[in-house]
Amino acid sequence: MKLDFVYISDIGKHLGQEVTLKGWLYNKRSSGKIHFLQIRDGSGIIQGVMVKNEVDAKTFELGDKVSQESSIIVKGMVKEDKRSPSGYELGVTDLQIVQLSQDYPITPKEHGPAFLMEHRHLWMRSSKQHAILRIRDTIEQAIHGYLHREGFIHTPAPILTPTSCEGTTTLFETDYFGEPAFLSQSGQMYIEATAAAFGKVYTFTPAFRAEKSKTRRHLTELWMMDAEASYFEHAENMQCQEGMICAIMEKVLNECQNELKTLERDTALLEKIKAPFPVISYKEAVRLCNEAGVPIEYGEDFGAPHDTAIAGSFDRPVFVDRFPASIKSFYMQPDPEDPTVVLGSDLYAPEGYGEIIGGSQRIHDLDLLLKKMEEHKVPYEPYKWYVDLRRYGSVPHSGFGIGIERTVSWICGLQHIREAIPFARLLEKIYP
RNA sequence: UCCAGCGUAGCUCAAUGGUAGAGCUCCCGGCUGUUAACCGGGUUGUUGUAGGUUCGAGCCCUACCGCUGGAGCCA
Repeated sequence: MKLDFVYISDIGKHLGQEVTLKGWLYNKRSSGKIHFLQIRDGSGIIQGVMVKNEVDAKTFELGDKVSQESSIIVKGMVKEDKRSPSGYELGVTDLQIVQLSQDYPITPKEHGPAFLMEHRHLWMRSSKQHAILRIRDTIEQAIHGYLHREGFIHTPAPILTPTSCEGTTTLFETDYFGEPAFLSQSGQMYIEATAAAFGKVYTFTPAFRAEKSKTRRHLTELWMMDAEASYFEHAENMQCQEGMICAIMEKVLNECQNELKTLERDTALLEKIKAPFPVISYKEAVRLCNEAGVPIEYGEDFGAPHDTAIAGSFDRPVFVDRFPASIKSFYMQPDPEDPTVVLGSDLYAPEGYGEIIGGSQRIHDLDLLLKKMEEHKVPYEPYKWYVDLRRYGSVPHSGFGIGIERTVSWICGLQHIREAIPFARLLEKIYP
């Protein structure tokens, strides 16, 4: 595609040439006869230098008048400059204001989180927020790339569902032509069906949780990537998760050094994320928590302090394996060596970022599934189609789901998950 | 839902129960290498809302609203 302007990310290809940039004024400093214009165009930021006796008076006056976040079209010579963080600078020869921005609310000084979230539509232009969302994109591309290389195909799962996939958590209810419908919490069960058709599949879906969770780790609308593979057993499932995390980390470290630098992220911690990841059993994790002074009884699920205690013992993600069947979903395959535990694992990110992946081998035996559904009081009728998968060519199969925002939070080193998604949906907050 | 903290200028915050302030934004002026530029000057208030105590309330009390963090639940 041929454009009449260039992007800042490509500026190095135009050294010594006069180019046109189309973007916005990020910030400005002025010293009487020189204006320093920080120009951003979404692909990057570059400093434009406008010298009074090198442009006509009208242009120089515009340079004085142009305000923060005004949309602008700038012409200039691309120069190398050691003082510039990117190595390049633009000797401005012409400036055109597309629209003059007035009283831009987000100033270069400090703001509180409530104010920034209220202006999220503008906040995402700021360099740190911009860096986070670019890293998010790279993470998503890494997942698509890894899974396709491994032979998975993308099969979408529905968002409007007639019933809950896992009855435990609260769902958002909506009206579907007079019948109740629910916003999906996971595409997992649907891709068990597509896995039986295509072998290896995955889906990116938003997941909705109407839980009254109000912490830095919870959203009511979050993105999940669920993968499912026919004939994969538990060990192969974990190997796939490990490979995917390593692929994500490799791509981010290769392609997002500038963004990580903007975020002041300690990349040495990320470089340690290499296979093999440690695997401990739920039982060992319980013992580890108690030894670390965070008491927990066998048979209880882990809370936030337990996550931290477990993950804090390792410098890379750790699998906690073989949870008690009583605290996990009905569809998880019991361990043949100890049927009180399931072939299901959670992957905990380091540095206290908590659980990012949950995965398991699924029950493929018809009678066992029906028995477990009865035990967990799961109604048959809405899940008839799901049971059908065990009637017509059932095979052992496994899958996992990764929480995208938690992964982004971890890799970016964020204090709060709300920054990991362009428009966070939080408890009782839906603006903007 | 529960626990804790907070609510003062557009923003970030000060102000022993006794005249409501600073920095930044913004506006004017100065400056040919600035990096959240700097220097000088200027504009900006129903102190979240309602009630109460008091000679006097931004400050104390009650209720409500909102925000922030956390718990439970969860990815």
